[in-house]
Amino acid sequence: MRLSTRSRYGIRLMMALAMEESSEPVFLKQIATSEGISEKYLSQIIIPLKNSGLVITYRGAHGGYKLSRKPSEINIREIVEPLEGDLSLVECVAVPGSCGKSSECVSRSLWDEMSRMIIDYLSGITLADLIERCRKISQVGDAVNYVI
Amino acid sequence: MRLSTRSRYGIRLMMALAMEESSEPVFLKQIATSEGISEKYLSQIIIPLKNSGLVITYRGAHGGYKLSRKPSEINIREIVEPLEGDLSLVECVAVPGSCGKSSECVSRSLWDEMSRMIIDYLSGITLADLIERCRKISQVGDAVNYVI
DNA sequence: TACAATACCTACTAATTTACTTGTAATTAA
DNA sequence: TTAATTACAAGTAAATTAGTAGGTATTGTA
Repeated sequence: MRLSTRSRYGIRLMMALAMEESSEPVFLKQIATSEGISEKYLSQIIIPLKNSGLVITYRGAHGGYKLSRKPSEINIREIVEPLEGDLSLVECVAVPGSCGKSSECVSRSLWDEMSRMIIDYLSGITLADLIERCRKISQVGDAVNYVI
Repeated sequence: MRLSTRSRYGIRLMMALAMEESSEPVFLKQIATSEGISEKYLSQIIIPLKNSGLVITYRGAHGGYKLSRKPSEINIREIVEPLEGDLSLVECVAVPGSCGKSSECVSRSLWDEMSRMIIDYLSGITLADLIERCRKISQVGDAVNYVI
């Protein structure tokens, strides 16, 4: 029940975009380098994020990516869900028909509650919250750069 | 981020043991048949549960399995953890050394909180709670047998 | 003691998923 | 026109999942 690297890299990617000061779009290459992640892999990961409307892309030379909204208006669920796929812990939570007994199933009620809890938790945290955490850590740790 | 069938079957297995009325041990074959799960597969699943001390086994003819404690004293985390392995969402939550930056990592704080939330949730629900849910569902649905 | 029923152990396997890599096409600023 | 960038499509090695298969050990009963 581990989170995929796609989701984790996706969050780091979005954090990197969120922490960009200038209004210019950011090259993926730049993020890939600073985060130490394969650019090609990142370019696959950013597609669902673009399709969900979280990032705006600029093609061609001097192209790049920008967030479509303010970090305070993007929550973590919005990032994780398109990357991870459906967030329910068991298929029958999302697709009741996938198991004949789902309407009367006790275990299902458990996974349903738990999936909901996870989704609510992720929905309640925004990119801005994460950046705020970064700031705090940086102050304490005396670090120059944020650590994502 | 789906739960494995091992965990799900494991819970159904433990529920079946918990709902056994007689004090005699239950054959795996019986549970396998009533739950529609391969007996061989169940026999693999029950081993970690035995090793964690949740079930007592009786070998030989008329052998079988019994819960080692009352259903009210067995929580779901205890069942899921040995079957699923470490429940943290990201390796670095359980093994900080697995990533150099873990002490200052913002994402990690997220996964740490979330893993804790999941574990706390599972710890708070016992087999007896699940049986109670079964009873309620059975009353409403007019069903003769519990549905796990 | 022999037998049948049970749990226990080890190994194998097909299918799926994961975490990428590789290659090429399309787009655009300079 | 060129170089830099995103976009798209395909392949792939390793790991994981969800089992199956087959034999061994133990024990109550006839």
